[in-house]
Amino acid sequence: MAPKRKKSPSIDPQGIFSGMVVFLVETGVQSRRLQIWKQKLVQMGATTEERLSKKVTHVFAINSQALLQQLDGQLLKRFKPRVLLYQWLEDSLRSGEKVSEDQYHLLVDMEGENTKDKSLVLKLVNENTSSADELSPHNEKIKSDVKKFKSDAENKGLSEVPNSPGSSDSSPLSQTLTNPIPSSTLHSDLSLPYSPPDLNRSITEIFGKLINIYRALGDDRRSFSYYKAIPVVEKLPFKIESADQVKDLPGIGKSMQDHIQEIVTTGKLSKLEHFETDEKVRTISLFGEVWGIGPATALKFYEKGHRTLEDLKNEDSLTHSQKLGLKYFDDIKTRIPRHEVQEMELLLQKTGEEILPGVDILCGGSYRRGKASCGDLDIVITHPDGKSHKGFLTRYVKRLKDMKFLREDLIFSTHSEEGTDSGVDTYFGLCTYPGRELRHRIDFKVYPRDIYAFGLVAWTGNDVLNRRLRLLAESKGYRLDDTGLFPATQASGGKRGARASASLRFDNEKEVFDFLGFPWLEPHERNL
DNA sequence: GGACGGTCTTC
DNA sequence: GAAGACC
DNA sequence: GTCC
Repeated sequence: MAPKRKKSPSIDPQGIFSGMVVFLVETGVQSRRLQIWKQKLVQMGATTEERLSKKVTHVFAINSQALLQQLDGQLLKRFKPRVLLYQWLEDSLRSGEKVSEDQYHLLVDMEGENTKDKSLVLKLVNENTSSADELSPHNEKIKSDVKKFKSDAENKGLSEVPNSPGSSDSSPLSQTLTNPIPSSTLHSDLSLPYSPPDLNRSITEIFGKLINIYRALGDDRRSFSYYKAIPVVEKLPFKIESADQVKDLPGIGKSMQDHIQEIVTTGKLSKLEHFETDEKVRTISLFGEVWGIGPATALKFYEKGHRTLEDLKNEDSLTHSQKLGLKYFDDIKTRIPRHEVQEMELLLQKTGEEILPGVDILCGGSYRRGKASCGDLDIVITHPDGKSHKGFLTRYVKRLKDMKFLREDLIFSTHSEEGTDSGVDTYFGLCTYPGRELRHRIDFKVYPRDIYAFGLVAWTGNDVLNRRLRLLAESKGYRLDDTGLFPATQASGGKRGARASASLRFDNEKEVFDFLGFPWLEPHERNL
């Protein structure tokens, strides 16, 4: 079934900038900033003009020098727009309403000097990095879920020193799916971390715990509701002091308001405290960490009287996969340093090339998102010609087993081999870093290019931004999955092989950012 | 009060 | 075909 | 849990 897309971008015609027609002087402004401003203006009701005309009500510039460099003074005189410093925008955005323009008028005496101190302005601009707001509070229905909101180790192991996943702009997929750049591009350019305000962490932290708990209990729906609420709360530019301030936000209903109210007044959430001290909840959560054991089975074991992982080992109803999950429980939990993932990716690419020249093999997931360490390997495979991926996975897996890279299987299914069928081949298993016995989880997915239009692979290396990015994608009816792929559509609908809409295909990350209206960040700009 | 994913394994 | 689990 |  073709994807239902469309839906206007999240624009609020009644937003605070409603009615403004804006011309932005680009001189002296980082293009990223500019994008953010432009986007915010549009989202909050303004329209932007590419050239100065009589329609224009406001002109923004960083200083008068820049202004005159780009605009003819005569035109300004003729059209008489209000000429303001960008700082007005920033301050308005921060306060959530239009601030008085008084302080921000950019006086232009035709000679070009100006009262404001340029360096000061720049400094102010640098300071405020309240980032793009993607969503206005109403609008858009969420059309599809983001599954896999695993808040696994990625969230716990906060020690993120993300590297910059690299990506070149103009490359077709085959090149986009190349290796992340080594860590050298970092700290190239100064300060100005693109750091969104994060003023409500007390709330999002608690919600994060609830996500895990509800998921362990098998209540994925509820869990997902909290998952969705986090980026909404997270992007607020102010510290919440009362539930009133969130009552109209998307994804925040009655219960969430109550929770927020309790958190901001007492600093904690009794509901969470109860969960955390409940033996049953704790035990089920623990059992659920074993690969292959989910909420239902965990509960069953709990009711049978099992309380520890040792107890579980004596359980005779375990499946093969569950036994493996138990046996390698500690191994699997061990995180893999980034550089090792990189080496393994290289090895996998090399091996793949030997079997099928031209094949695209890439490590996605948290590695691609620039994490300093990864919980597992998430390997994405495709082939540029759209056909020769068929049958590849079987040979590939065999080869990797021969060389003792792959050790144990968890799931292995192939759909691409049977002629007309163009499903997704999947392999889940355990692998080892060469010369070591420690098991790591590894997934392979082979995507026929026509079914999955590929999106970005790197995300941003910054969790807060990533959540927003995903939320944004979702608000437009798309799904951005954990591996970093953008499935164009579901390959389902009765018969696999139904052709996906080709309307959604991105050849590089920038296209995806643009498509979503997310400000483009160079790789080195993505880290906090 | 129903929807909120797609796919594979196991029963 | 339903339940359970995983991404 | 939220949205419709």
